[in-house]
Amino acid sequence: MAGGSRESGRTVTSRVLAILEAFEQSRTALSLTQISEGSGLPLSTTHRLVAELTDWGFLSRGANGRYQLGIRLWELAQNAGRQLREAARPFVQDLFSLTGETSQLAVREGHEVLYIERIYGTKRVPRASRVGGRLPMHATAVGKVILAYEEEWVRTAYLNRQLERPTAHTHIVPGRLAEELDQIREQGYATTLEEVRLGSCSIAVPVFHTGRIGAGLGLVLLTSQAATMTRHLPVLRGVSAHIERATAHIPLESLLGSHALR
Amino acid sequence: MAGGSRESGRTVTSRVLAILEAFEQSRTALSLTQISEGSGLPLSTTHRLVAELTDWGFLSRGANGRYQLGIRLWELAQNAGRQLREAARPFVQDLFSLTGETSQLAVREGHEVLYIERIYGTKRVPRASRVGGRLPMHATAVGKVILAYEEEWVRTAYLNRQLERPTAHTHIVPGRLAEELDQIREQGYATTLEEVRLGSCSIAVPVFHTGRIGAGLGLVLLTSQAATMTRHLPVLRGVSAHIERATAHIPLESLLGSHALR
DNA sequence: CTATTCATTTCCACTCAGTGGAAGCCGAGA
DNA sequence: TCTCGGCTTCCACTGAGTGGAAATGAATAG
Repeated sequence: MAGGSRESGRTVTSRVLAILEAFEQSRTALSLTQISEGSGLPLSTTHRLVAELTDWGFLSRGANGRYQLGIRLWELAQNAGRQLREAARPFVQDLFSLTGETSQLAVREGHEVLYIERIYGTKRVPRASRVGGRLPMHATAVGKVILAYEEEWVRTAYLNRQLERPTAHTHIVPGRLAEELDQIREQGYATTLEEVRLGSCSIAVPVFHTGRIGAGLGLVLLTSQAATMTRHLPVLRGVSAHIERATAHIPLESLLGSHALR
Repeated sequence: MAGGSRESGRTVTSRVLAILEAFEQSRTALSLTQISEGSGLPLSTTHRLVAELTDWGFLSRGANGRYQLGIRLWELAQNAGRQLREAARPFVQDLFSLTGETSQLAVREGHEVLYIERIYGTKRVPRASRVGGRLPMHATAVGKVILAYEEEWVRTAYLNRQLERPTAHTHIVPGRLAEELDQIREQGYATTLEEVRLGSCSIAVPVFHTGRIGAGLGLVLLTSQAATMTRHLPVLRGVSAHIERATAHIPLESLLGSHALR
C-alpha cells in the first residue's frame, strides 16, 4: 500500500478509475476528448476503456454522443454504507418532519464533511451542501461539531493548515477556532451564521458511535431564523439519540477514519 | 460494442468491474477469498486488484479484514443522474409530507423497476423496495404503470416471458395482465394488493417526460388502507405534474431505455 | 508448545492484453 | 466540393498483468 499511487499512469485499473473520477469535476456530460483530457490519457486509450465501461453500464452515452456516469454505477454504489444510511435515514426524515427545516447527516472524510443524508422540501432551499457533497469542516455546523469531539491530534492537524474562507463570516483564525471548538464541546452543539453561504445559518449536534464521534446531525435555516435556532435543540438531541441506538450495532471502521487526514 | 462482453475474463477492466459487482450479491462484507469466488478470478489476481481499488477508496477494508464497497465509490456515483434526482427529490418529499405514506419514484431498467427515490418515516415500514433496488414490473404499482404506458413492443416483450411470482397474489397470466395494463392506461393509475409482499398494497401514477413515459410515482400502504387508497390520487397526480415540469428540461436518454430489454 | 488448517500475501518468469501513434471516417459548416 | 474537429479503427511492439507456487500469518485443536 505504501505511498500514494495517484500518479495516474501505471496500471490499467488506475486508468479506469481516473476516467470515472474525471466526471467529478464537471457537472455536465463529457465528450470523449474531454474525458481524455480530464483523465490525462491518450485519446485511443480513453476510447477503448470508455467503450467497455459503457458496455457495462458504468458510463452511459446520451443522444448528443456525450458520456455521463451510468445508472449501473449508481445502483451498485447504493450498497456502500447501506446499513448505516438505511438505519439513519428515517430518523433524519423525522427530524425534518418535526422541524420543517432542511435536515442533514454528515461524517468526516479527511479534512471535509461528507453529507450522507439531506432532507428538505420544495420550500426554502438555501442550498450549499448536497448528498454526496463535501464542505470544509470549519465552515459548517456539522463539521464543527464533529471536529470538536474528534481526537486531539485530528483537531490540531486540521487547524494547522490554511483554512478556506467561503464567506467573509467564516472563522479562520486557528486560535479562536480552537476556543470555539472547546465551547462547542461544553455546550454540546455547534452553530454557524452565514459561514458557508450568505442567507443561511445552521445548528448541529454530535452523533456518537462506540464512544467516538461518528457523525454530525444538523439543520440549515434562513438567517432570519438564527436568533431562535436553539429551540430545535431538544428535537436534534432526541433524534441524535435515536440514531445512536439504531446504528450502535453497525461496524463503521470501514467508513469512518479510513482516509485518515489526506 | 457488438455482442455481450460479460464473459468475465478477457480484459483487465472487466476483471475490475467483476470485483465490484461481486458485492451486489451479498449484503455482508466479503473476504478476499469470497471476492475471488464471486468474481471468478484467481486469488492472486483478485488480491492485486482489490488492493488497488482499496488504495483509491473504491473498496474499504474493515477491522475484520473483510472488504466492502468504499465511500469514495458512493460519493462518485452520487453524480450519476444527479440532475434528475435532485430535481425530483423535494417533490417526493412533499408527497410524503402530504400523505404520510411511504413515497417512491422509480424508472424502468430492462425488465425491472429501479427505485431512485424512496421516502418514509420511522413508523410503518412494510419494506420490499429500497433506493437502488429492483423489483419485477408486474408485481409493483410503479412497475405496472410504467409498463402500461410503454411502447407496445416493450409490453409485448415483457409479457412474453416467464413472470416471477413473489406472492400468491401476484398476477402472472399474460392475457389478464395485458388487460390490466389497458385498464391502467384508461384510468391513469395502477394499484397492487399484496403482490410483492403480504401486508402491503400500493398505488402509482405515471410521470411523463418529453411525451414518453419516464417514471412511476407511487405510495406503499398497509393492506388495511387498500380500500381507501384512491383518495391519494389527487395528490399523486399533482406531485407528478410538478415533477414533470421540474424535469422537462433534463436530458434523460442516457438514463432511460439505455439498457433496452436485456 | 507444536501440529494442522485455512486465508492472505509475496514472488517472479512468461506472455498476451494493452498501448498509442497514425491513418481513416464522418458530419457540420463554409 | 473542401476543410476542420472529433470520433473510430488499425496494428506492430512491449511491459503490465498474470497466476501457480511458495512463504507467511492467524486461528484452533491436540
